[in-house]
Amino acid sequence: MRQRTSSSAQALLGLLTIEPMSGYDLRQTIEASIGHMWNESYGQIYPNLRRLAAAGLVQRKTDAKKGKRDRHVYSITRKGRARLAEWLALPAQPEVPRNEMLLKLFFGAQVAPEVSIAHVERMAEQHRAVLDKFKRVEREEIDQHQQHPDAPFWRMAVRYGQMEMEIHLRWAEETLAGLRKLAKKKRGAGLRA
Amino acid sequence: MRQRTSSSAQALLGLLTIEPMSGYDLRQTIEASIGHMWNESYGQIYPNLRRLAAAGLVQRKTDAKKGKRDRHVYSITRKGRARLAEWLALPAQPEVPRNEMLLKLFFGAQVAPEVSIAHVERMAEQHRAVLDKFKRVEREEIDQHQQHPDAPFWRMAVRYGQMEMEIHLRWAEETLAGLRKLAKKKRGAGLRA
DNA sequence: GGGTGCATGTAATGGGTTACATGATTCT
DNA sequence: AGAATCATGTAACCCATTACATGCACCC
Repeated sequence: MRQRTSSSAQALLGLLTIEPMSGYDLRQTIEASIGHMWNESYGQIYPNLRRLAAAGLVQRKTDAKKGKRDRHVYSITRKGRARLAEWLALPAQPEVPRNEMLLKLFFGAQVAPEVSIAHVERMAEQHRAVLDKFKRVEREEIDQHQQHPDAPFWRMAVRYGQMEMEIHLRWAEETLAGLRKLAKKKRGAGLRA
Repeated sequence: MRQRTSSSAQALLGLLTIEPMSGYDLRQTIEASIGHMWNESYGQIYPNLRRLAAAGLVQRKTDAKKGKRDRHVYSITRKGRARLAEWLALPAQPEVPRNEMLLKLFFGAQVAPEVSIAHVERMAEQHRAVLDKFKRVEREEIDQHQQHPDAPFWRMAVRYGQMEMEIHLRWAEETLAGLRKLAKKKRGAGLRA
């Protein structure tokens, strides 16, 4: 048997320990809270929920509201909790790095410095927005649930993201300064030529 | 027609601006230099080189050494350079986050604190090794080629990795302290119970 | 003789996103 | 009337890793 490398199903299982949710809710929760460390699309969520239900790791209840479309709410079973705990104990496999922005900067000598500057500026803008979101999440989602047993772990995870974004922004500043110096030098050389 | 979102081919094109290389060389170079920001397996490299050659973006030369197996050395063409420059100008698409270690920490309340501690320690160990590698790369690959037009960009990219690893290590320290405190508290509660 | 490194490639498999299909309700 | 949001799901496609196949040279 081949080892399953995917953690999509386990991520869903984990989220369902917080509270029972529908596929739609799961997507919403991911976007709002763990979007920066984990992503999951509907095309993964729905089939996985079906499989989890078939394996008895989650239980599906159909919430029929008159007029409205049926909602399928899933809750984790004891068996599901056990499976989750097993997976949690396994060492995490490291991410495969695929940072397109860095790669483009790496080949920056092939294009005008302005191109690289634009890449770094765009990235800084995005990361500034993400940092703001983290701060909001910490205030609104975590500080609100001080007594919740999950809260300390949520805070640690968010802190990771915050620190990372802050250092990226520092790097961006440094790098932009360097790139602008390079651009000036190049313009000077161009005029002299 | 559907737009190709993959940047694998362009990454190879970029590497071939440094010098002509074989598929094997490319893999080796990736591992040694840009492995932390980009990864590419043989299963991607060889088919992509074939396609690039068919499109006239690279040129293949067979290097037949007597006795030894043939080496296929690829060099980038002017057309290839033009294509690379086009791609470099395009905004980079952000990474899809999939940090399994963070995800597991996020669900840390479901398991003993020791499990989370082990995750963070393992990660710190790995990142310490990567940081060392970055420092080595900076010394051995970049400082050696001061006058190379690519050098400033290489340095910026490596610096990104260094800063990131350093901040992760700082986070790991902080987090381990927090986790150990949690573990102690939990043991205390367990004894009282 | 067997392991390791150089070297090229393909096939199987799996993982994941995007686009599509459907449809009700609510807001503008 | 039409856009946005809630809501569920499937199919097509693409991307990427892994395992496998092959084979020479060199060293122990």
